[in-house]
Amino acid sequence: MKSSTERDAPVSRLNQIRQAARQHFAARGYEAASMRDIAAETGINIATLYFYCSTKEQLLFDVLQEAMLDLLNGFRSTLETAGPTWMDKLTAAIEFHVGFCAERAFGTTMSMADLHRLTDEHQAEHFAARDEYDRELRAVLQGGIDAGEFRPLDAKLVTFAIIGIGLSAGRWYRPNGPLTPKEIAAQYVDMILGGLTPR
Amino acid sequence: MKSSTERDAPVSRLNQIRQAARQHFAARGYEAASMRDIAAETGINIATLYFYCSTKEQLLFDVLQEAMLDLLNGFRSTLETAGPTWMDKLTAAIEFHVGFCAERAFGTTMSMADLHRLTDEHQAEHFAARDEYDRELRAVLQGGIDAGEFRPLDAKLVTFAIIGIGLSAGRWYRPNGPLTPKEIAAQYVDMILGGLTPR
DNA sequence: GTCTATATATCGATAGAC
DNA sequence: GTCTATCGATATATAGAC
Repeated sequence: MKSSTERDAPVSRLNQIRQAARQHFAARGYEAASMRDIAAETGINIATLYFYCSTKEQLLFDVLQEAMLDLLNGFRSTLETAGPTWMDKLTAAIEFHVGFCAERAFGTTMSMADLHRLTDEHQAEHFAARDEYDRELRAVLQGGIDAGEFRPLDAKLVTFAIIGIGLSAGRWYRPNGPLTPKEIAAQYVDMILGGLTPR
Repeated sequence: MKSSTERDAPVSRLNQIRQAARQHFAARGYEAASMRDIAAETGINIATLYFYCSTKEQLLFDVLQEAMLDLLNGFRSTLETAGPTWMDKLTAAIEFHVGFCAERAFGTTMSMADLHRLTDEHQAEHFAARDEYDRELRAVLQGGIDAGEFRPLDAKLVTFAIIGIGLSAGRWYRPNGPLTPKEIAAQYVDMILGGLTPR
């Protein structure tokens, strides 16, 4: 069985195209990135590009959904191997989220405007996956609050804050910067759990 | 003397145009928003639109910079009226930032891709203002850390986190939602200062 | 599978009448 | 100031030869 997220997948023409699409969509935005640019980056003619992709919108959806599902599956794997306490789980979740956003900027730097270029059906499917991620992260927070491990803050707002911190990191993080994704994530775990006020 | 940010400014044609531009740029993104759409929203012909605006890029810069300067000036006013301690100042800063992002989504929801459509000169001017805002917010955090009022976290990372939380709120906040911008800001002040772990 | 050539639409921007 | 009409460039997407 094959899947588009397989690690040792061959560098097929379609994978090359999607890689080029990710780069151009993230850097220029969906509208400004032309199919000619994506074809040129792949090293093929635009007509050849259309032999592999039905439409530009479908190409956007494919690369977006691939990133979204990698995020969701990675999150679930992370929780499975985390420690037993809610603090263990949340720590692992924040580390994963920030690390994912930093290392794979695409999919986390897409603007809402670009998401609205998807067809209604594709938009619904994408937001369904995104909402599921929100829900599962929020469940960790609510679980910890209910167990008394976390202060009784609004789990929904804290969820959005954590996601927002990750999205933000995906924008300013650079691989050659002074901090690794792991170090950034560790700082944010410390901040979110411990707060700024000394104990 | 007149300025474009004046409260009681008359609803001039130029102000109508900028209002329409803000809506379309924020909702569809810079590239997908056409000058014809903006003209139609204003209720004028596209040729009339060009009587008031030299280019589409200039229109983007004007509305972007207006929002950015309002953010920077509002931040400074907020700090002037805040209490004497660093916690007072940071509390006021977070409240202002989250409130501003929620109430004025435009300028805080623009994607990096759209900012890169600015000319090099306009881009430099916009990023200079943005960096100045980063710097002044960071100075509040560093001041509190140096004074021992805050734990010695990385002031730069915390600054980006606060900004990211605000940007995120600007995306999901809706005026008819269950929480007011003030209530949202209060929750985030509590979270950032106190953390999730009970004392 | 990959190309040249092109159909069709829409874009930003302008000329010129009124 | 506001309009009609249009220019030239570029976009997505396709037809058809090889």
